[in-house]
Order: sequence, then structure tokens, then C-alpha cells
Amino acid sequence: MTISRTEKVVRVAVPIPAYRCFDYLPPSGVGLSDLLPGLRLRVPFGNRTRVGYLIAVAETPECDVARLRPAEAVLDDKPLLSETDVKLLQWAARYYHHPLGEVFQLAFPVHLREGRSAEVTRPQGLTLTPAGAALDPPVLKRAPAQRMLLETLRGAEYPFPASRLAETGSSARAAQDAARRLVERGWAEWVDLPDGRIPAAIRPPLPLNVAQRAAVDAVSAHLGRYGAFLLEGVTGSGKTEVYLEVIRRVVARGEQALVLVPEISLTPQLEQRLRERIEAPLAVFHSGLNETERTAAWLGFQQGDIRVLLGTRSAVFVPMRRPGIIILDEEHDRSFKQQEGFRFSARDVAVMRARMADIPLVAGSATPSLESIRNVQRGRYVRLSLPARAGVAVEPRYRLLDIRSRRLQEGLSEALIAAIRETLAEGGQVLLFLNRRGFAPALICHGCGWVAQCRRCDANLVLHAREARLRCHHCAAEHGLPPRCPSCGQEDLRPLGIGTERVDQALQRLFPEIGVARIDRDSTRGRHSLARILERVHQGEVRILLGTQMLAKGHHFPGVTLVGILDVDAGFYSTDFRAAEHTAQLIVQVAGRAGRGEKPGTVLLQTRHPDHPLLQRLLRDGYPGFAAAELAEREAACLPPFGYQALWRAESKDLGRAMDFLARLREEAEGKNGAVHWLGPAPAPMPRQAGRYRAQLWLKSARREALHASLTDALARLQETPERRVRWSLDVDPVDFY
DNA sequence: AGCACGCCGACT
DNA sequence: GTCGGCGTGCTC
Repeated sequence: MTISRTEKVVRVAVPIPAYRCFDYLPPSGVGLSDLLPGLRLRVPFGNRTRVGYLIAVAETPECDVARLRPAEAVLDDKPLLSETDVKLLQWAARYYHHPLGEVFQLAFPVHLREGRSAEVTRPQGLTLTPAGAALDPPVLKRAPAQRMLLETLRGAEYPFPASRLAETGSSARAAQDAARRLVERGWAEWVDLPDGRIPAAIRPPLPLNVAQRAAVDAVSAHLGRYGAFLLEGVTGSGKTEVYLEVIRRVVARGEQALVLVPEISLTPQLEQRLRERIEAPLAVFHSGLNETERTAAWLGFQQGDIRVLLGTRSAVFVPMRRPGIIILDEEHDRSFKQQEGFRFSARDVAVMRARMADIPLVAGSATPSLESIRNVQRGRYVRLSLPARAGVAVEPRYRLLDIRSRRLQEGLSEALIAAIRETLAEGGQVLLFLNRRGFAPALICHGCGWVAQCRRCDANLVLHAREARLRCHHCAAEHGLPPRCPSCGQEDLRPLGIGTERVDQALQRLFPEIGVARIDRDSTRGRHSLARILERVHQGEVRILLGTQMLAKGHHFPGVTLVGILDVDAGFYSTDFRAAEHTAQLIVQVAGRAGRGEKPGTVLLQTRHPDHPLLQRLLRDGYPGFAAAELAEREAACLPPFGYQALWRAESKDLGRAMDFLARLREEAEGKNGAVHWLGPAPAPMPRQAGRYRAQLWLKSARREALHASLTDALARLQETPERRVRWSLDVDPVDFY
């Protein structure tokens, strides 16, 4: 191909790990004015073609004109992303120092990344053909599923929605097969479902109390412009009612609401309440959906048919036709931070998105992150606080159990056992929290001190007694129990330390007539096992509930009047500077599960450090007092939210190589920027994982721009002299240091 | 990320 | 003599 003259070029973000764009000649037959940012393009790339994202039309190419190739095709009539969306993605790529093409790609569902059409397939329904209507059912004597479906269709006034097919047969699969056969035989046919949603039972709004009304009014006054609100309220204070009323008003304005929650397990309850109360099409968006469902939800929201989108982290990038509000529930939750690849914080992206789209953002929590509390102090967020509702959910009473030099029975002190006994006698339920699954975190030889360790990680193997397995909680390694010590041959291997399985066993021994249930990743592995356990708790069949942090999230246990936290200290003494914040949040969240009915709850905390100042502060002044104290410490140490951080991670089969790589980064950057402080390189807290060595280099600065300049600089050098033997990644605003 | 190109070891 | 290992360079 010959290029006669220099023309305008299209700048395209191609999804490869490179920090630059690629320029193309406009595709043939497309006017320049139609080439809008956000369009998906099919472009030749090397010896194949890729889907790329149009960033801009530029006057002059960044490369030699002779190298330019024309883009093959434009994949959308109009960009699926708005200008604001494009700006948001560009901001995110810059802020997190992640390749632009990959950021764009991650904002799209897989089908659209692959270049499939964005045509919305209308929801389909099944209806009888005249032949089907005239059919005598007994013909289908030997096909009960088809006959049942036929009967359903006969009774239906409207085409039967494909999405509800599963309700008609023994399984979704059987119903689908039956539908296919009916269509094949000419008795039924697929038609587009008529517009409009299928009417659902809508419940009237609950009356709001004064604080809720004030919160709703404050947010409502900001509809149509930016404002960030921190909605603070303990469990049961009615945050959800505030969300619902605000969403109702947003929807009434013809706008859309994006609701972000930390995990899928929290969505069923919120989804149900939204469906009951908001008279508008709603969709969910999370990793549990298949790609067809994800694409449908994404496009539905993008086109404006879906008015409320309830989703997890990745939903923060789903385009909105008419942006109305963003709601972030449980904003303190760490799962809003993506921990691999493009390590963005959905919380921070949501705030930026609200700002760019000029809409309000409501972040709710009983235990706000220190970042958000700081933002309130700086006047960036407006605090809306909901006191506990009168007569409901009285603040729990906290009590420390000093377990220094006390004998514990499988992690339970005498005082705790007595309190459990008393609570059970009064007819209450008990919730015990231990953030360690398995039977024991170690298996030790009593003869020689040998400890079972993972061959591929710097970690002990965890004993799972029931299955008689030793498992590594950091890789896939799993072994049977050795009959004798592999080191000295003695037959005296003993479990060391306690995990939930061990406490579970002890509780069953101590309270043989009481139903005990354990909730952790091991006991809830099956698809419905968690729901089944929760059901038994609500029925009162289970009266002692024991679990890991899975317990702290979402689920309500109104019958629980005693909460026991078995090991508070594990959280307060850690190298991670956020450990105390996390632990305090966990304590308050777990405590919030108790006494939600009319009965007040008691929270017992077992500790060997009853004088720990932060623990004292938490018990005396509650979470706000703790947060104030912890903020003061962070400020003194220039830690977030008072200082800014980034973390370079490196991984290699050889620790030295990973360390050398980071050392090189530091050497090349040091001295250039006095405002940046460096720590490391140092081996990660657990240096070896799954056979690979990990090292990290920590950057701190009081000035965000200085930090970012340093990162930009280092990345530019890495582009010039790439490092291929070391896998590295960059984490801006890291929350976990592992 | 892919993919091609290119330079050194054990095999039909 | 060649098939194939993965180091290096490139993609507009």
C-alpha cells in the first residue's frame, strides 16, 4: 500500500502491556467526524488483528508515516463509552500506571472485547404456534417435560419469558431441551418479548426517621451535580432505606443508579430489596454471571434500559446512559481493591467517576475507612450519620477477657465458656469469631520439634483433621497425614494452635445437646451450603455459630446475644500498618451481628494484651474514637491517608534476581526526587510462594505528584530496557503487603 | 501479551 | 545433518 500524503491518523489503545498507543490510518469509507473516542476498532497488529479502542484522532502520527496501516473496521456505529467514560479510563490508566489498552479492555465484557456486535438481543419469549395450540396433549405421553411446558404455554396470556424457563422443568437444562424440541416440532416459536418490564410486587417505602430523612434530603439536594457523602451508621441503623429512597428519586428523574457492593454473597439480600422497592429494571453484575449475562447487563445499563445496576468492583466501569448516582455499600471493605493485574480501587475510581459525571456519590459504612474519615475532615466528603434506631439494636456491651496465664480449652477461656453456657440457658444464640480455618495452623513433632512445612511456600501446612489432610493455604499443595515424624521417626505428631475446625469439635464436646455450625471457606464449599447453614441458624436449630470473617459480612443473626472473639491480638500485632484498622472494623462488624432484635448483645474479646491502647480506645469510645486515635498515629508516621504509597513487587524463581531488579529500580530513581522515600528492596513477608520468590520495594511520599513522577520515570526506563526474567507489578495505594 | 526470528543441544 | 529449546525484539 502506498500512502500519498500525510493525513490524520487514529490513535488506538491496543490491549497489550505497553504504555503507548498505536496510530492507524482511518478505515476506508468512514468519515473523520464519525471517529469518536471510545469506539471499538478492528486493527491489524503484527500478523493478526486485534480489537483496539479509539483514543483520539491526531494530526500527526507518533511513528514513521510509512509504517502506518489502515484500521480494518469500526465495530460500533456510536461509541459504547461516553466522553466521560473515556476520560475516566484514561485517568485510571494514568493513576494506577497501567497500560491504557488493557484498562479499556477490562472495562468491556469479554464478548465485546472479542469484537462481537453490541446489538442488544431483545429478551425472548416462547409462545404456541396454531399447530401447538390445536395439539392434543396426550401425544406427548412419553415426553413429560415437553408436555408440562406445553401446558404452561397454554395457560399463559403472553409469551413465556426465556429467563423463566427453568421454573417449568426439573432443571434449567431439561426445560431448555423441552423448549427446543417443541420449536423443532413446530408447536412453539420464539418471539421478542414486548417492551416494558414484567410487573412485580412493589412494596411501599418504609417511613424514614429524622436522621434518614436528613440524609436523603442532603443527597437529593445534590442530584444532578457532584457531591460525596459518607453515610455512617451502625448495623441496623437503616442505611439501606436511605439508599432505596435516594435511588427511587434518581429513577424518578429518569436517571440511573450504580450500586457497588464488596462481594456477591451480599447481593441477594440487597437485590431482593431493590427489586421489591424500586419500580425500574434492575440487573446485577458480578463474577458469578456467565459472559452472555454479563454482556446483557453491561449493554442494558449502557443503553439505559437497565436503570439500576447492582454490582461488585468491576461494575464501576460499566457505562451509564443517564448517570444519576453511585452508591458504594460497605465502603471500607478491602475487596474493592483489585489485587492483581490492574490494581484499581473501585472506591477511589467511583469517587472520580462521580466527579467527572457530575453526580453524587454515597459511600456507606458502619466502620468507614480512615481515608474516608479523613476526607470528611478535609471537607471533601459530607458526613451523614445515622444513629441506631430507638428500641432496636442497642449498642453492644464490650468486655475484655484477659487470658494471660489462663488455661484455654481449645482456644476457649473458662470465662467465655461460662458466658456461652449462660447465654444458652437464657435461650440466646452465640456467635464465635476466629479468623483461622482448619483444625490447627501447624503440625509439630513433640520429639524433635519438626514442623510440617509447605515445600513450595515459606509457610506451615495447616492441619485439616476431619479429612486427615495437611494443606497449604497459600498454594494448591495438599498431603496426607504422615504416620510418624519424617525427621526423627517418632510417632508423636501433635496439632499446634487452633483453627475453627478444632473449636467446632470442642464446642460439640462441651455442649453436646446444642446445635453448632461452622461458617468458613471449608464448611461452605458446596453451592447452597452457606444458605442451608444460615437457614438452620434462623430456625434456631443451630445455637452456636462459629466462623471466620465470612461472618462479618452482611448476614444478620437477630437471635445472637453473645459474641465471642477468640483471638483479638492476632490482628493488632502485625507488620501491616493497616492491621489495627482492619481488626477494629472486623470487631465492630462482627459485634454488629449481635442483638439486632430487642435484646442487647454482649461482646467478649479474649486478649493477652488488655492494655493495648487502640483496643482500649475502641472499647471506650467506639469506632469513631479508635479512628481518631489511629489517624493521629498515621499522621505522626506520615502513613496514609497522610502520605502516599506505591509498592513495586517482583517475582522470580530466584530471590536474588527479584531483589536485583528492584535494587536497579531504586538506584536509577534515587536522588532524582528528594520527596520520595524508599524502603527496600526486601523479601515479601512470605518470601516464597508456590515455588517463586517475591520481593518488594516500597515508595512513600508526602506528595502524590512526586510519587507519581517517580513511577512514570521508572516505567519509561523499563520500557526501554525491559526485564523479562522477573515478573513485576506496580501497586498504587496498596492495601495489602504480602 | 503473542508471535517470529535466531542461535545452540539430542535425535530420526 | 534437523527438530526444538526459549532469549530478544516488535507490533502503528
